[in-house]
Amino acid sequence: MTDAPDRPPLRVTISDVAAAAGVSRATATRALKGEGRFAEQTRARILDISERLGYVPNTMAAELAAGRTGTVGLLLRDASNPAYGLLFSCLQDEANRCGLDLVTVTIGADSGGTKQVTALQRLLGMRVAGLIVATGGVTNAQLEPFADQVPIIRAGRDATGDRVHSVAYDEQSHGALLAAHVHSLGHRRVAVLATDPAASFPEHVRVTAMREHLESAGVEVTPIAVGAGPAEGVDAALALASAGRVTAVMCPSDYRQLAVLRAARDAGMRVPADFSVTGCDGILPGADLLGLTTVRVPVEAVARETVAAMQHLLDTDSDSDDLVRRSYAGPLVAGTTAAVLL
Amino acid sequence: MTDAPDRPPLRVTISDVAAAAGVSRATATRALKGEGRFAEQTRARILDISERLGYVPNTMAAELAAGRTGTVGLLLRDASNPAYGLLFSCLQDEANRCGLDLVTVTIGADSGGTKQVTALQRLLGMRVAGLIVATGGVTNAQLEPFADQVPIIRAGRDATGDRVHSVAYDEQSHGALLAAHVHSLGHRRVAVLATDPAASFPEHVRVTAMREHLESAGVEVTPIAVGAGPAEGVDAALALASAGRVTAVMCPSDYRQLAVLRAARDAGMRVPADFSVTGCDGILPGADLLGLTTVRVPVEAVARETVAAMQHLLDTDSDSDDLVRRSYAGPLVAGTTAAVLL
DNA sequence: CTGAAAGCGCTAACAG
DNA sequence: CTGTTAGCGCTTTCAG
Repeated sequence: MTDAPDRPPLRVTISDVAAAAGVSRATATRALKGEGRFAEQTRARILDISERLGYVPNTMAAELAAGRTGTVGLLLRDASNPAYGLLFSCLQDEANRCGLDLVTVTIGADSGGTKQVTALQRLLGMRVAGLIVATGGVTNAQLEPFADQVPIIRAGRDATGDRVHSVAYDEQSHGALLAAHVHSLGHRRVAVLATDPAASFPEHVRVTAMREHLESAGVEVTPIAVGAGPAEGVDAALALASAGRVTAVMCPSDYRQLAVLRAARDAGMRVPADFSVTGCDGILPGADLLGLTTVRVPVEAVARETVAAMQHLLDTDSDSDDLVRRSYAGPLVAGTTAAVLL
Repeated sequence: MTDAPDRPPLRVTISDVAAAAGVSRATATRALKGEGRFAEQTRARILDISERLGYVPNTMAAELAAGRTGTVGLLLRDASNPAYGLLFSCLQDEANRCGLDLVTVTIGADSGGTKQVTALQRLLGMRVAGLIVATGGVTNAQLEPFADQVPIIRAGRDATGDRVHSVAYDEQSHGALLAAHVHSLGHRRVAVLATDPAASFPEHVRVTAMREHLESAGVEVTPIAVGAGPAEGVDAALALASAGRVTAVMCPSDYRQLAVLRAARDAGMRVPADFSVTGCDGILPGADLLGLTTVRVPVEAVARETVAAMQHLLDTDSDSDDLVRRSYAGPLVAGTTAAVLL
């Protein structure tokens, strides 16, 4: 034996605590969680001992034995994007305001679909009580099979089918809001960065709404097809603008708006003097200083409602038939990157 | 083949799979994880059945039985701050590049110290194989007691003592780098937003380094004591600048730099014409467009080394005596908010 | 190659 | 009020 005899065992179990206190494991359990009946004095002693021993209850064993889990899982997208980072943060805040324990598993943005499934499995394997999905990387079809084992809520984007709940951003309104603004500024020839639905579905929805709104208002729209790369289509947009073919460039995200702004600066073009630009998100710290014209996505509201809905679903004994399907639109932020057409 | 006769049981266990395949649980286990010896044919059948049944292994039971955990816990700070969001993201990427499973627990920025401990307990309760701590909210003293049960690495800031490892930002260099830049620009009267160590220790370290460097170079430093609020001290700084008492304002974070920039704009003062401003972080998307003068914190390097170190600690059988204690400095980003003094 | 049996650490009825 | 007795779902020797 090379170990010091008086150092507490590497892993203190409830048996150790019970033994040291001269009671049975059951009593220790009850005292530790303050449930059931027990003598206040025994309890104090047990609490004291457990603390002295550095006892940390083994969650796995506890939940396995109890047959239920006190945590809800959060499947998250890459948090380097401030919009997701904020959503994450708000979700977490809401959750521990409501007394829900959240465990998060993320999948890097670059990973293929397989990784996302792995992450899903990991959460389900933990037998979480509920699941919040805040990533587009996992499809509704992949979620569907588990929807009757555990309540699943998609946060930030719509779900399809009738088993997976959702509390989403109203991206359609966002697109329309932006389009209305640009139109009201007098622009009649507009370029739109049209994201491929496979690259980013939310962006696609925004763009579609923009185009529809614009076109129905008689604006001439020039779509520029783009994929996931944030700088894609920027050159094309700039070319159109410098040729005078369009007076505004609408981007489906603030990241792309930044890219356009950057390119414009490098090309010596002035915004909004030479052409107007819009984006979408409004989360970037410093967006105000840049004067970004955008829509401020209602992260807080979505986070709040997601957690509230989860709590409701968890409380409701059986899966009642109310499918949660809400959506929220954020306000337009009229910045200085889009101006009245002279 | 008979399509699922009924809906599969709410919770498919390995016994269900074994029964359906006409084998014992032990065989099912082995086949599922491809370890041990078994007939390739049995295996195929078991795999097939488990898939058809929608079997998801119960992680808690598995790890409880196996006595070991395959996941490392990540204790995270509020991710609404892009710097932490990016660290989170990079850590996650690194981890699943290295085949480590990460589960994350976060504590809202507003929560008191109690919540942080709860989160710690939750992770320890899961019996994670290792722990990465990326928040200042939990002290070294709180970590210390668990350090010989599980390897603990602090990411982003220094650890003290000799049990907790750390892979940190070299905030001292960051401060010095910035100070040297401001000095080289010719500034000789500088205001510094001096963060209280209790509000943010990293900021405090940066500031201290700035002051030391500046003062030893003969620069007249005017410290402005600030707490956690991002806008604190901004008015005082502006007053000093507009009175001509200082020619530059150094902030210990880009958030504060933004606040100063905002205030300057509102007050009709121009940066850098009227006075120079610096920050620190360099993570903000769009920092380049704003021309922020800052240091780009080496998030990627820290994430990489943290995960590498964790992997090493996990592989090393016993706790060898090598305490990981590394730190990295990022490059200066000379923006347009700080200019040569005319 | 596969089955039987013994737990992992904890909780949840029941008895005492 | 407290101890006893079964397991939770899975892994893992150790026989067969």
